[in-house]
Amino acid sequence: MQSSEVPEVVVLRLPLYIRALLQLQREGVEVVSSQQIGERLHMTPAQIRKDLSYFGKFGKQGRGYCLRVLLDELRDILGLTTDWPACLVGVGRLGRAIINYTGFAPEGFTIVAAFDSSDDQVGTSVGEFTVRPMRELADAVNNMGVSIGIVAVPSEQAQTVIDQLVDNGIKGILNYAPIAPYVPEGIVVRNIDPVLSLQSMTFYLKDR
Amino acid sequence: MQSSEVPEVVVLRLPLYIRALLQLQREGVEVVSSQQIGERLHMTPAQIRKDLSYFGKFGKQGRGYCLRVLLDELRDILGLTTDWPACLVGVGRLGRAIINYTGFAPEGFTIVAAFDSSDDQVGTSVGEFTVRPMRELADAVNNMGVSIGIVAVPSEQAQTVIDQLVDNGIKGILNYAPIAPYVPEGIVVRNIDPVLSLQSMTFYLKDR
DNA sequence: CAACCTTCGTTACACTATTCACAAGTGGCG
DNA sequence: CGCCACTTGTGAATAGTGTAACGAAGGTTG
Repeated sequence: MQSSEVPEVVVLRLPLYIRALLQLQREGVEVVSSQQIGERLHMTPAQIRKDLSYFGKFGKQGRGYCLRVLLDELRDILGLTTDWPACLVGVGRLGRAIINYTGFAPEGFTIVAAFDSSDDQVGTSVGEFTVRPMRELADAVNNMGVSIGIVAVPSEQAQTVIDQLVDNGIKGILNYAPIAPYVPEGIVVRNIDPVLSLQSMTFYLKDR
Repeated sequence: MQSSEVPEVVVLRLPLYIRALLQLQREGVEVVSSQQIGERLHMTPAQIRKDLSYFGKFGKQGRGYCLRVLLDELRDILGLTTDWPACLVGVGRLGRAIINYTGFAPEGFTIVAAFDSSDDQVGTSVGEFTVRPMRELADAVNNMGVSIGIVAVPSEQAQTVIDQLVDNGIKGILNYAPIAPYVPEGIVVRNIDPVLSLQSMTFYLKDR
């Protein structure tokens, strides 16, 4: 259960397992084997069992896993039993798209405040939010329980914005800007960058 | 230069190097060391040199790399010297955001057609596009040189849409739907899923 | 032009990750 | 009630990645 002993690759896969289990649950499955999960995700059953073994024993030999139990365990391991309020920084085109994205809320990630560093944007309304100035960040962290910041500003401003987020106590950053941000030890960053994905894809497409 | 001998992790990093080089170029740098690139990306210089060594020798001992040359080489390796027209499938909220996203075109990825499987959407206009029915996919592939498909449909339809793309000759898929799609050998898939990123992030945030 | 500083490309090694293989346990069925 | 088919959890084997270290070479400076 010690984070430091669990390889990060393993942690990155756990959400996939949750996803597969939800799918199977919708199909009425109640007991599930590593084999079945593996089929959904195109992974070997051994890897799934190995990954789970970092956290405990959840299955029954000869039978498999009680889907309900495994799902709950995984959610607990990942800290998904509570909601995670998040704040958005940057309400340009991308930021607006993120606010309107319906995929976050059902998973417990709710955007509760929107900020922007540009004075033009501050005070305007975007969706249900009134855009707030960066200096009010501390309020979101202290009074709204926000520990995740979503960064959707132009790349030139991204590092500055991320510094501000960190200074104000944000612990996790979902970064949509195309940079490799510097953050101090202990801050978790996840980068979303479809262009990088495309650029590595073309390597495999180029000569045919 | 043989794709099969180059580990995929290495290919995934090459776009990062391009990005760092572009940054340095904007700052007027003309000769660059693996050390400098490493600083930008928070990586060890050794890793960068090792990665590059899979493709050839691009540097000068004691000096570093001519930025211009290295950049061109990397673009060539990744097949980024030509444009890559792409088609979008799904013009819901997410699809519309993708059409309006300004990050693709400057990197040579241009959306040239928009499709949707729902009759309600077909024929409507989205941005500069008139939404086309799935059965016209072959036209995009054959007459517009499209080999990349961007999938932005609800998860229930995603596998079907991906099958259709593959059947029509699409070779690379940028998938925004929260599934692990099945594709035949030789088709390249990249998944974009911010929820997965958040779900693995909370593991590290949960107890503090 | 020699001493020195720099940095590449590469090989050897340490570390991580994945797969294999099997003992141990489960439940169903004849 | 014993056999059989199944599936877990895990230690050992294999495969894959990242890092350190070093020889070779470029450039600079006194």
